[in-house]
Amino acid sequence: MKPVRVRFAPSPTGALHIGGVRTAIYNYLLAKQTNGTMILRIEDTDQTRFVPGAEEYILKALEWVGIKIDEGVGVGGPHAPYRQSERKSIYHQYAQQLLADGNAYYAFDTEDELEAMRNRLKAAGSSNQQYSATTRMMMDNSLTLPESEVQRKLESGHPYVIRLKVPDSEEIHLHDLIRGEVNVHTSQIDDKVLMKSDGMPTYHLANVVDDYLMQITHVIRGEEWLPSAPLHVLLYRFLGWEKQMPQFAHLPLLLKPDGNGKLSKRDADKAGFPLFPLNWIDPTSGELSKGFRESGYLPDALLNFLAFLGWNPGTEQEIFSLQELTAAFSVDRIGKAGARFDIHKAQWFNQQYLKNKSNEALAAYLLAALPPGATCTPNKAEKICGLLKDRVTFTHDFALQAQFFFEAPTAYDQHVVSKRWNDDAIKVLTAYSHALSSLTGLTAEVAKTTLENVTATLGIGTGKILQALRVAISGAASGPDLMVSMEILGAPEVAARINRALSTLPKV
RNA sequence: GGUCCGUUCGUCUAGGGGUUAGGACACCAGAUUUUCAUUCUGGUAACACGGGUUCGAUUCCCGUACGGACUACCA
Repeated sequence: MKPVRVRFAPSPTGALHIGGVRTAIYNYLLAKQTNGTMILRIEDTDQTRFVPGAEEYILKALEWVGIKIDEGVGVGGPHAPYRQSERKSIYHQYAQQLLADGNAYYAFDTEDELEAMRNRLKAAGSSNQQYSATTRMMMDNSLTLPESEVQRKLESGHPYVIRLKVPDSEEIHLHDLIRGEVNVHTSQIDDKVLMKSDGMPTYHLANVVDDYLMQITHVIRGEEWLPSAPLHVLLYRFLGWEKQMPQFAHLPLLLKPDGNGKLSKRDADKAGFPLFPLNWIDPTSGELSKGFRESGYLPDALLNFLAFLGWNPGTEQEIFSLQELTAAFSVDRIGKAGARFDIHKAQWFNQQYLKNKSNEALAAYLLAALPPGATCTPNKAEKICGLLKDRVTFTHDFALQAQFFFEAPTAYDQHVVSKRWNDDAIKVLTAYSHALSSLTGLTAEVAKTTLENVTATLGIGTGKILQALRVAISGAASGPDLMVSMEILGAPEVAARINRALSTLPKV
């Protein structure tokens, strides 16, 4: 396949939703696979929805997930600027062209007039209350007003918008890479506003102009754009760019985990899982939205999980590195139906990735979340992670489960104590602690043989007292391999903990 | 309401005119394990419905139902 030029074009209205991340991933995979270019364009034409910090968030989030931008906001490139608010004059120029060719017109209608028109049509029983071929001649625009009046209004600074003059009776054909042929009759398309009264373009104009100018070959975006895609086709035609029109691929939506509808922040909060890659604090409300990163997810696991929501390679392999995904990806294996978001699967991916990471890489997560005052050498951290890696689901589980390595237990599991803290246990542990105190180095092997020697001489089964030993050392009823745990703790610490349990725990 | 898009186990999905409809997650059971977890083995569980076409339809066609998106001077 020839190198593609694809773009990811979010608007900076808040944190980047996980669905947006998936869209970015698919774009990126196609770009990398074809040795093409991944472009980041910021669609900030709605000044009223601008949220400070959102753009930085988008950049950081993509970086964390592992998506590198080749061209665009943050890196620059031959088609700069890549922020639409900085390209106003460009859109203006093409709007003028459409006007000159009779494919667009000025409209002066106020909001009230538009409202009145819709109500009138509704009352008349019309199924379609749009500003369109059937209604435009009844409105206040350059098609109905004498030219002198139009000029007067424009010169006097009267607010206006520029609308597309959609042909009244025509079938628009569109080939979508995922859905095949899609046909829409122009009677269903309204005379969309192209330029707003504040001088900014709407998405429709800006998107088409930029995609053309930036030589985009494939538009991969969410399904919510499918209904307006025919409108975009019309724009390409009117602008004379039909031959350069990119290929479209409209992605299925991400659905809420239960019930129906598209995934929203409310659902995520309700089910207790994140919806954004990184933590996000809304600048106006101060409300915190949890990120996948802060919730203990690995970026490559999230990427893998997301890539599989709506796409699959057709084989039974599920764990894919970014490189493998790049090689295996293909647009025609993207499904058509919406995918329900199941956080269990994400957790499973995370667990798999955690297990496959090197102890060295994992140690960083443990070191970053040590209990206050605790110190730990990198070497020890790696050992602990190696011991724990089969038992964790999230990155923060390391610190959680490793806590007893850094803090002696302050409480003991009551259930184990009442069941296992008996005379036999006390006898064995007393002797074991004694044996340990004469040892210099302690390996898991030595810890084990030493214990077996003690139980053998006392004639007590080792298995009978292991739970008591564990509770003395960690306070908990369950945990990682005891012998290795003792090796990491060291003989003096183990002996001290046993002695302390011996002196604090009541005899049964 | 209108337009467009969609519908295989609870979930993500493979498949495709004749299959025991496959895998994964989740769930359940068993095995292993000093515990919990891991791991292993096994199990429950799906072609929305109705008409065609056909020797045969889950697969193709048409309807219906259900779901979703869109229907802004938001993207």
